[in-house]
Amino acid sequence: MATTFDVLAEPTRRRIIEELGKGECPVSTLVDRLKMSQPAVSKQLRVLRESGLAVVRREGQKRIYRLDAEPLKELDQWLAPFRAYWEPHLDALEETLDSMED
Amino acid sequence: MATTFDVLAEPTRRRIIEELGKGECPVSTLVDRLKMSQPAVSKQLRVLRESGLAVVRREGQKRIYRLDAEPLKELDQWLAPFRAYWEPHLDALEETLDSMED
DNA sequence: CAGTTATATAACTAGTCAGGCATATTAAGT
DNA sequence: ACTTAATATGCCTGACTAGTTATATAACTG
Repeated sequence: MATTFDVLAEPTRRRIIEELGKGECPVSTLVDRLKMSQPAVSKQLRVLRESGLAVVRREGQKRIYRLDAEPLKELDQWLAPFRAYWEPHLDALEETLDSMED
Repeated sequence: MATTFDVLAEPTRRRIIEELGKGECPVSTLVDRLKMSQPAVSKQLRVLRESGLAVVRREGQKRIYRLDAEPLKELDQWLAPFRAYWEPHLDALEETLDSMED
């Protein structure tokens, strides 16, 4: 099973994620926008599904794909410790935020 | 040239990045910690160098590697729009932050 | 200089994977 | 039932790549 890192390494999959980020849509729309063969798109959609980044639902003969960004959290968390490198002020900021939570 | 996404897709390279995140160190230390062959480590270090995620300096016969997290910014920026999915309150929070900047 | 240490590079191999085409599946329309 | 539309799957091929072994490079040591 592909990790979120693996999934994002593929440019086509990133494109699809970006498109789904704009809103759910059927496969055909993605095929149009990406200007790729339908099987190629369906193949990447499968990867996205299996990695939890996309969910499908049927609607007539169409399959509507929707983004599930939850797995990106993992990536975000991995990234968190390094954020301090380019945003040295972040720590102080986050503390402020935490204290504001309620 | 490998993108930051490509670089992070490789578990070994993530490990190296994490290790370098703790502080700069020579190749031999990485070889020890990762329990991998020296050429394997050197090869990944080359990828990290060429993608801008690591910088080297000589120190005697040793090569000291240091993390340059700057390219991770790119990834962070790509991720930013999706953050709203799992942190719906983030927008409001960021506005608050922006207004506090000074 | 000879030997040793630290690291890089080259050549090879085995595994993976994206996209192409052909085909299967499933649903709608007539 | 037959045809068309929408999507998925299977097979193939070419490209890429991680790690291995062997070798090269470069710097210290005596």
